[in-house]
Amino acid sequence: MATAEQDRNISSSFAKGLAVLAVFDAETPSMTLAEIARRSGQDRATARRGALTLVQAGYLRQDGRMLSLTPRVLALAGGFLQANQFGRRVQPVLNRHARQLEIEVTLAMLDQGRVLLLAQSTVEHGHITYGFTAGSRIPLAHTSLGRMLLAGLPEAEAAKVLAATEIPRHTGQSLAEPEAILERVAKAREQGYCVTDSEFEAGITGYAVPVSRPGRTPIVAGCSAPRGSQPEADAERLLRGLQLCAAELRQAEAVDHL
Amino acid sequence: MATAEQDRNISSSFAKGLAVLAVFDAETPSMTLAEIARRSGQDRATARRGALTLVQAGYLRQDGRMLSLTPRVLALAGGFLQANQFGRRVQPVLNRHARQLEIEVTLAMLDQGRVLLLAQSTVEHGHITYGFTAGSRIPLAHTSLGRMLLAGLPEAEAAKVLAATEIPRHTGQSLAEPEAILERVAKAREQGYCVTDSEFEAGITGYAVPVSRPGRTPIVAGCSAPRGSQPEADAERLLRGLQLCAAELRQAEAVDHL
DNA sequence: CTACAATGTTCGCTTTGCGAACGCTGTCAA
DNA sequence: TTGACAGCGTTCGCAAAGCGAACATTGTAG
Repeated sequence: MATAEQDRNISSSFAKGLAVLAVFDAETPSMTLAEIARRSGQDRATARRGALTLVQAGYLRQDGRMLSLTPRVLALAGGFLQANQFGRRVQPVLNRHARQLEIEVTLAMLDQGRVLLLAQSTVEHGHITYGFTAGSRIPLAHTSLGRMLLAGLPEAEAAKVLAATEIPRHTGQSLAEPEAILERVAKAREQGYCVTDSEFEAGITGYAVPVSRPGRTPIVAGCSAPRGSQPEADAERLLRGLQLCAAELRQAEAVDHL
Repeated sequence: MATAEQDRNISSSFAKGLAVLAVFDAETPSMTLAEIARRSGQDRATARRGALTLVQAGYLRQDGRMLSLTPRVLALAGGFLQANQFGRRVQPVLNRHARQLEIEVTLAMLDQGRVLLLAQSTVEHGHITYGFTAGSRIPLAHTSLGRMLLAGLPEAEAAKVLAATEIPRHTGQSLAEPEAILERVAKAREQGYCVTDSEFEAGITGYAVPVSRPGRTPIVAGCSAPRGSQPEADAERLLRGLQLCAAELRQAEAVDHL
């Protein structure tokens, strides 16, 4: 029999079902069965069973032929957040620094070739809101968070991760060549911080610093703001604030075992 | 064969796997296989396959014999939060009112006999932090949020939900009798708000008001604070603030299709 | 050191769920 | 109007996936 070697310890039906759950993201909040099947690379019948099971378990809702996530998925994340004491150890620190800097501060890590936002402060101030929350995923190549995360990996691995990522063009200033991006990553690694300008959103500058200790799974903190009249002064002030925030998180051992 | 009727549209392996994922909550952040099996009511072998599949998919991490959630579960919640524009429509409103009231404001709904926190303001105030975040689940019977949620259900259904819930005793002042609790729920329904004192945490008073329109899935907003020197004045101020917050969320249609 | 209890892992037998095939619904051209 | 077609949701026979009793392994008490 030339059937592909199959691990008896893994439940393939379960894995396929999880893939169905995972296709729901920001771009496609509600989908038909056929769309789910296409996105998850499964047969329509398989996707259907997975989706119906999720409906029965209460994680999906069915409106006519459209399927969408229910709030119950939050409970899954809640388990993680409470287990790691995010509410006590992480969020208050982010909030305090955000208030002081008058800017939103975000904590992030790598996940499957994207930047996964772990937590975010929300300072109430007249500034723009990007609509991202904990659990949002943003591109790797053209954000300061993403490049700082890559800088936390060994050079070879960073290159590999980047190579496995598509590099879309968000703005006219987005770097297109992997080599150019890796150069910025190397620079970030040397400097211990990363600044990106207008590569993801035009006119917006992003700042990021490492939080995790070297060698560990990279975790970074960052923020972003419209480019002001004194770019250098802004950068210095914000990076200094982020460094303080990162140091405090490190000292509290808030992110050591992620 | 007298086997129980089995729906061919539902994947039982997938459902069992989901149950494994769902047992990870705040009280038990990391568990052994046997513990997972016990909690999910499954055979150890079945729980093992589910857990190993989750490890392979990156949702669980295995440290020796302990299993715990990885940050990837946040991405699942992120899909929901982004789809419903929580970052843009809900969070800023909560933050603004929280800042004004100088207290944390929480948005919540019912989920399986518990109160599921949907969002929480992240304001830097001098006060205590309870460590709850979006996705946290708290008891139904002895919190103002829970009682206000029950008040949003038809009376018969509220009684049914409460009957299906265990009523632990958190403090000496926790009401023990379902009838007494339902009385408070009825009062909350009449008044349009709910205040609870010292029934969940001693010395802490909780406040809640409805957000969803009558008849819809109940959604409520609430806050909690140590009992001050002027309970009536505090209550009036906070409830007024919560009502404004709720009205704003209603007008923005931020929570209509949950 | 032995007995015991509790946990993790294997493998034969049964059940589940895969996917080709089907029917249904909307769309376009003749 | 009618026919051909494309895309969708749903069914069912058969292969393979996974259930759980049994076994192996680890931890604990006497």
